[in-house]
Amino acid sequence: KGKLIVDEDAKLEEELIVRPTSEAIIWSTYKNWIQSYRDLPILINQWANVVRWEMRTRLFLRTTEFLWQEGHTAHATKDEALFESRQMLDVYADFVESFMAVPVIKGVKTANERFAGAEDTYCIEALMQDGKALQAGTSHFLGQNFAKAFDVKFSDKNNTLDYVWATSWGVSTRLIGALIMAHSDDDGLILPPKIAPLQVVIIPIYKGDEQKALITQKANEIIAALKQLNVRVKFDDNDNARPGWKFAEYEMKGVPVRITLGPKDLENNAAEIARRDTKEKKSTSLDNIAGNVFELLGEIQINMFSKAKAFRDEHITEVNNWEEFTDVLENKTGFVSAHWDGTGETEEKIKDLTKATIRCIPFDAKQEEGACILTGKPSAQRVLFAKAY
RNA sequence: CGGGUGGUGGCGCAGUCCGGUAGCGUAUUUGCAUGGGGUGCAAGGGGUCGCUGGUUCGAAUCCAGUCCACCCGACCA
Repeated sequence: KGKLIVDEDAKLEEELIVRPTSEAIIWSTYKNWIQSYRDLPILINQWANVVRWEMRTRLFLRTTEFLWQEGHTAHATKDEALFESRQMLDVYADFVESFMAVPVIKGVKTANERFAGAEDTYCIEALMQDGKALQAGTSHFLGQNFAKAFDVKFSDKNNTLDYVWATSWGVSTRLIGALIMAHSDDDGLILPPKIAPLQVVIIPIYKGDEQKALITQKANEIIAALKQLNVRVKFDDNDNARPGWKFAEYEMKGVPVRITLGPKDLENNAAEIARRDTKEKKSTSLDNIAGNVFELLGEIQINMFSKAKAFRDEHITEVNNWEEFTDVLENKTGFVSAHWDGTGETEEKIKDLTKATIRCIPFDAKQEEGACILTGKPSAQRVLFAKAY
């Protein structure tokens, strides 16, 4: 009595327990915590599993249940909240670009795509190798909307009451999908060194215990030197798998650098170094091999980003009419930079006709007079369209 | 919910149209060789053909029903 009863017909095979949307929890709590300007600013960060009742799921990118990180802040002034929301977008962008080696475009969402309750929704948009866009992170400037909805007021220095200013922002395990889809090739994963759990693998090649002992000794020296440089390294002397099998296995797992060490190498005081990103192999002297590998890891990190950025930049196409627009979407794919009349109706119509949505209005879009590709009405700047996940 | 495709050794598939004692690759087991790119040769083991019923001397195959999975769409701040 007075409790919820599960609808037997709607009962799931695997039951889920759902909570209210985060804002409801956070803001009803903030109401109790915030009285004075001295309580501000306030920031709560949490990692939580959330559920979206998607009719159609997609591994890593759109799953029913996923893990995400979300932050909620409250501020005394509008400027401070605005600054916070832009700062967090930069934090996400920096992480995705510098660590994941995935280039992103920073921008603002259109009203249609904006988070319900936000004044502005900012986003970072990445491009996958199949030409589809992926929203990799988001940050909202919430204005005073949630403060008003949950009645969260504070006294300023003059003892006058006002609603607080808010932001929220988040990224999710979708980033794992972005990492996989931005870099991998037909041989498997390619992980950027900065986030690769294993950065270097050493594969011995030998016949008999005598050779094995010699190679193991040399491998241990290399490992010690690499560890001095904080490189994450593994020596795979598993006798059940052959060298060729190991090569393929670690390539599939995306280990950035492989060092192969065999009798021929020892004779020449050398080792074979193979990099995963380009698949190049070359014989390198054992003198200062750890230092050289350390440098190579840095080079791979930069190369992966450059390669992804070159691909992304080649797939931003400026178009000036409807024919070009649909042609690029169908054949070339990627982002399409086009003029738009600024109305939600036009945006919706374009989506119905092409499945492409406005991914964002880039922060760095230059002001430029033009005509909307669909309606021909005047436009002040180009926006980025794409088919998205 | 609508449209499409499919369910056959662990995994990936052929066989189904045209009924006749279930096959290939891979994995696995054993032995020998091999070991610098997912080893080679030889010999083994492993299958209620999604499920139920029907037709037939005989069904993976034909018929009816049913369950499940995947893809496309609706959905997706």
